[in-house]
Amino acid sequence: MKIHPRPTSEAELIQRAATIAGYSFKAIATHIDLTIPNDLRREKGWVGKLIELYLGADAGSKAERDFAHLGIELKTIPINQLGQPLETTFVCVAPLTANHGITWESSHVKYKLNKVLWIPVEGERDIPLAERRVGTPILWQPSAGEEQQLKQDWQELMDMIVLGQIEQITARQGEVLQIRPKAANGKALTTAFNEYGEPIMTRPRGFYLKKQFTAQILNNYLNQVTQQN
DNA sequence: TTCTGATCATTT
DNA sequence: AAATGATCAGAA
Repeated sequence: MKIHPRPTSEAELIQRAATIAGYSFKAIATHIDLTIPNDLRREKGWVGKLIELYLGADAGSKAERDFAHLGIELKTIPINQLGQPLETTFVCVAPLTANHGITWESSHVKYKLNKVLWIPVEGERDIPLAERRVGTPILWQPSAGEEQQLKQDWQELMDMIVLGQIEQITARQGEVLQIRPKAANGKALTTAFNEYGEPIMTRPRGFYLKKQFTAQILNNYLNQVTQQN
């Protein structure tokens, strides 16, 4: 497995991402000498790792952005043939304890989403993994309106957590941001608090962007491109 | 067919 | 256990 050097500038990162647009996973995996699984059932993060390695993201599972020195978070997003997202997008773990005094401004969600390099990838399961292709990269920063939507959902969900209503939170809540389980399995437990302030054990949760929201991001980009022509 | 809740691999 | 990378798959 070959490791690429990390890009030294935003322009270099985008340039490098643009060079793999249109290429298959097989071509990229061959280039960095990474073996391709038959499917993603047992390696759900494989595509993310593939793109990370190629683009030279900071390796490992640190609680940092992928390109910390550039302030950029990398996200691959599986899309169908119409360019629509097939999955929600994980943002970060939801803080179930030690969350008093956290504001939207100081939240991990805002930090992570400050600047994102989206890499659309073909994700339909009838396409063999090796044949799926990478799309055009999109560097995104939330607009004022998008940030307002995120902030509103975040506030509503965090209020429930702080009030000890974690077990009442459902993925149906939130216009653009939702909370769902995020764990190795159902046996993984972490501490939270109930409505009486008593500690309880519950499944770890994560913040996810709903598909409708990421679809808008991708779509806005398409509109920009078509307006230039 | 869509979406929520569950799950997989790896590293620290 | 918690963080990284996410998608799977049964229920609705």
